Amino acid sequence: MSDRREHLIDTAIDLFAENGFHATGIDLILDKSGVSKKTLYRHFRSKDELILAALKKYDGLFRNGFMRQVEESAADPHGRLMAVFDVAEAWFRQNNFYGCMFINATGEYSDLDAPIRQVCKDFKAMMRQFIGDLCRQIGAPDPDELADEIALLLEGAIVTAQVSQDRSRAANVAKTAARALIDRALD
Amino acid sequence: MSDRREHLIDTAIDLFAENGFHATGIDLILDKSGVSKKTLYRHFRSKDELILAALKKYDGLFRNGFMRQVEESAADPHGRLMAVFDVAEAWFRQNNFYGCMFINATGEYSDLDAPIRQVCKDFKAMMRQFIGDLCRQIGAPDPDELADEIALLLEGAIVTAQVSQDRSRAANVAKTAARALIDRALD
DNA sequence: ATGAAAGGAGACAGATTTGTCTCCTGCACT
DNA sequence: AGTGCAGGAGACAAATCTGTCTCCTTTCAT
Repeated sequence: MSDRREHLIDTAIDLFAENGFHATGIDLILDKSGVSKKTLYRHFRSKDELILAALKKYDGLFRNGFMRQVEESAADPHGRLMAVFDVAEAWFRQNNFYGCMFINATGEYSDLDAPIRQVCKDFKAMMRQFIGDLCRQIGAPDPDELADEIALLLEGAIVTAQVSQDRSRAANVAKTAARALIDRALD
Repeated sequence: MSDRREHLIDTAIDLFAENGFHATGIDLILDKSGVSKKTLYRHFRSKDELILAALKKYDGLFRNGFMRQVEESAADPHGRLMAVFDVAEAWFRQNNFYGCMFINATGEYSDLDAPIRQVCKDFKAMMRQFIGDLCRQIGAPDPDELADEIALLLEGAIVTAQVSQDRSRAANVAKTAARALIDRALD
């Protein structure tokens, strides 16, 4: 039905990811998507609503893609925890990797109560829970603590890959550290 | 001598940190600082140059403040490595904590060759080296590997404190994990 | 087939952006 | 005293941004 709405959001995701939110003008999104301004404002009340829609759709896309890849990489929970960092490395290596969209969005919107911030927070909570489930499945005595630690390593790898541009080293370091923390937790 | 130049940069640092770079207009910086537009453009060729100057000054300020606090917290290298996360926690708790300015800047400027990106990269390399020196001092067999891991935890704690707004939990988790990684490395 | 809705193209308004320029004030140095 | 420069205030230009509106075309369902 509203094919254009989705295409608009997809284009917005790409441009927001690459150039940021404030720096990406409506007109550029319209030009790249071939959608008219009228159509944009029929579907969204404002640019902020488009940003919110883009973040929410990207949330779903990323989550599904990431989890699916992890689950396809290994069947056992321990292997899946390790696979998290392999999938992350593959993500970092993509030529259109511009860091985590939600971290970047948080940096541009400082109002804690902004809906945009809530979406970012929710995304991170979701990733944290995915890791937490795996930690529970490997029988860690304190799965929440271990999950927090592994989630921290993942976040650190993402920003390090982005800022320091080492791409694959960050993921490998995080993986090694995660393995050590898991071994210690299971010991 | 050029007192106004410094005051301008200090004001810019605060505003860029809180509201981001693209979202912060020149006029706002001028209003808040009480400096005139003419003076700004006598000292800086463009807004980008002001951003660069702000990042460079903040680099120095943060580096000195952070390292000094760490060194005042403990005399031995092991204690200082732990103190890194205590100082980080105090930083996160500040009411004007808006995440790492360099991570935020990186999110807004995707061009890898931009001078802004270089400053961000250099800052992270500097922090990484500070941690690396401490790892070498505690006699870690592979200080570079350990330093990478600890640096990852620190980065992860920064973004988690910012995005997930847990403030002090992130720092404590990172500290616990760092201690475990250090113990394992020294074993 | 026909009418309603969706969409394209783009003019337009109003605000805001960066950056330049002019005019004036005040201070410092000789 | 006089000269020169740093700076304040702000007008101004040119571009850009968001959001509205008009006019016309396409599409689709009954």
